[in-house]
Amino acid sequence: MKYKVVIADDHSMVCSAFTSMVNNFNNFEMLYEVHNGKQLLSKLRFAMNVPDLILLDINMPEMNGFETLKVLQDKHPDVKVIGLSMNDDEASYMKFIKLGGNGFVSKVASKDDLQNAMLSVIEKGYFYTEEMTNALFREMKTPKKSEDVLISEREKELLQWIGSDLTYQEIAEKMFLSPKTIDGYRNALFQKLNIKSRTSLAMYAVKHGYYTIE
Amino acid sequence: MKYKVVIADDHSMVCSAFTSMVNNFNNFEMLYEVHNGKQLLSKLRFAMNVPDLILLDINMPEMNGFETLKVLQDKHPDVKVIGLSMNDDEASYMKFIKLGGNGFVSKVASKDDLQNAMLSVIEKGYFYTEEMTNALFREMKTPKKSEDVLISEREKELLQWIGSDLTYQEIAEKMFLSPKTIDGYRNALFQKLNIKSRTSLAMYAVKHGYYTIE
DNA sequence: TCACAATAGGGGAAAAATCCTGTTTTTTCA
DNA sequence: TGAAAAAACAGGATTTTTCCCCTATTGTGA
Repeated sequence: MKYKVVIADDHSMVCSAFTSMVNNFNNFEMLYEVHNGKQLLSKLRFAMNVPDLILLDINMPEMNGFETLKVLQDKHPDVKVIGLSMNDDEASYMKFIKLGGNGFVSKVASKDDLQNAMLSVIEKGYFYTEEMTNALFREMKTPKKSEDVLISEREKELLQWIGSDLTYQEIAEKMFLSPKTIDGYRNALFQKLNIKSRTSLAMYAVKHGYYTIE
Repeated sequence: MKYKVVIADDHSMVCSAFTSMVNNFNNFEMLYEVHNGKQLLSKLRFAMNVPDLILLDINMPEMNGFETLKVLQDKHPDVKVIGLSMNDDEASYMKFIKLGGNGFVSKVASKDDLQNAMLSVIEKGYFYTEEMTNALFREMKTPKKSEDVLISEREKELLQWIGSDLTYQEIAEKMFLSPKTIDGYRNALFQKLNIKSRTSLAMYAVKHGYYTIE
């Protein structure tokens, strides 16, 4: 009996490619592919679609990896989740792990790394690289304050527009709000994230999967 | 006899995944994987490493797809090349085709699309989607002189700061230039890239590797 | 000599950002 | 359940930054 796996990644070619790869692993088989968080959650409504393990890209449109993970924790706490990311920056995997992800693998890691991660997650319930463990310990010792940046739904919506070259005025129209309200969200984000320009906000949005370049 | 394929993509997991996928195709086999243009070119110095077809990601460190393609045209004009990209924007595939690439496939395309593209390139020497053909015709009719996106060294330097939350004034200080000069570079970039806001410029910088988030 | 890249200035309009203030829902919880 | 707190929403006024026109001076290389 093979473990059932699902992949969520917006690039369908990357999905198929992962499917072929995973199907070559001894103990795993790919159940199906989805291209964003929403699709995943709607598939999971049927018990037969619930896998043992989900490979979850964190940069997806519609519903990114973090948001999806939050819902998964709630609705399918028994399903293991491994985060996938193009850029293996510390902030991403720390966030993913803190949200309860079982493991995290950068796409620059090797095929074997993935298989090890998958086995480890299935058998032990987690997979952390040494680097991640170190980062976790480091953070334990230095009880970093703030962090837990809570971004409201409306603010997230703004983040989905922030990387475009629409003005705030135009974004306000898209969101059916007054420019003044957008002003407020922006200022709230500036304060929460401790930054002071739209450009930085756009960078944040990209990094955390709210805005996808092209 | 199967056609020999090579993949160049900086994400080694994506590479392995593509390998598994391509090896499942009837008429193709993956010869090896490389992670940037330089690696590819050095492998190709040995005749036994020369494939029939190269899958070339255009976003790579060290030596990106465009630069690599230029060299390939010169050294291995008989090897077919299909461009791969995360983002299937017109500018990218037009540039790739104009540089002499045999085909271009977005990673959001399907597995079958890739196989078709590969077969078409091997058999007919090219693969263009309807969209690309249209764009080519459109450009023929409107002899757009745009493209030639040649970014000067100084402009590239600016791109390395553009994603920060420094103001242009502050960037000018960092670069030991007058703010007015920065103004000029920015305007030049706006025109060359056909965009109109710092935010978009920052997105461009990230997308093309001039600015790295965190 | 001609062109063109790099540099930089003036002036002004538009957008972004920073202070205020206020109303209306929604949530919370004693 | 009813009052208080927290959010979502929006306006005014102002300053700073961005963006868009111009023009002009160097130096360099075909």
